[in-house]
Amino acid sequence: MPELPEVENVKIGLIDLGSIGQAFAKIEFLRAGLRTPFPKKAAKTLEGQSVRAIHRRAKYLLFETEEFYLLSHLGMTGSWRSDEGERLKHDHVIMHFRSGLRLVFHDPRRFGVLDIFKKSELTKNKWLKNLGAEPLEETFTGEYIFSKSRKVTASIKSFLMDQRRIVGVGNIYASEALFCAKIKPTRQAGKITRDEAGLLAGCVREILLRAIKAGGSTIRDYRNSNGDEGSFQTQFMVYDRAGEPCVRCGTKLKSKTIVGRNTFWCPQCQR
DNA sequence: CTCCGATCCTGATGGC
DNA sequence: TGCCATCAGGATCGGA
Repeated sequence: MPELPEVENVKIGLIDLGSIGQAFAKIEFLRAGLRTPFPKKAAKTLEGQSVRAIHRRAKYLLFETEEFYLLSHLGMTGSWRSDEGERLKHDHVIMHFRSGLRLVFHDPRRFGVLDIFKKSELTKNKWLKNLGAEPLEETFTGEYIFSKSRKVTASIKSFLMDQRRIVGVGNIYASEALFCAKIKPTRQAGKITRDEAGLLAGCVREILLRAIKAGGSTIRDYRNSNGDEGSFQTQFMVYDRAGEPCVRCGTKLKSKTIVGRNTFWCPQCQR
């Protein structure tokens, strides 16, 4: 479900719900874990700590307290919502705050992750330590893409989705950014020119920013924490549009599986 | 080391 | 209507 724009909107939604300043009463776990076991012991030490800020790093949400970070990854189908009382199938975690606010983590496919660690361990944390550049930060440039890709024989599509190189770009935005940059997704990453890398960096940033503004993309079940759907899916140029005419040139859009993920492009515009 | 397929899990969808 | 295969916004693991 969630790539960078969706996670960014979940973060905004959680802040809108009034999470900042809230003191933890307890964290209730409704099963043993998701992709990994829940940090039940650490959750006890979190009690009494207050949420100072909520950050996004890559596709991870970070709830910052005085001494800890609580890390949440949404996997494919994870979502946070304010608990209005009804218990849904696939609700797995409930954060109880002293004010009475409760946040519920819901995740049918259970690919999500929850972790808690000391603030001093931020750079050592197993989920965060190998992450690449944030595409919305200054360090992410055409030169960064160019230099990091020189020895890569895999496709530019898989390069874009590799979180050790660039974070936050998933299957939708990889196809959209490559269309924007007029680069065929099957191209070998190491053979992208310096000019193309520059174009691609700008496209990744532009697509992600536009998607954030649109509230993310809702294809099936994505909702931000206010229950709102995103609308960027109405602006897709290629994703999920195989067989339809290219908006730029009218050529029939193609699709095929690249490293296990369905990929969409215009065979005429993208080279 | 790099690359890619298999894998985790549930639910929606489409073909027969 | 029912059954089965396929696919889905992610990321890790292990074999080649």
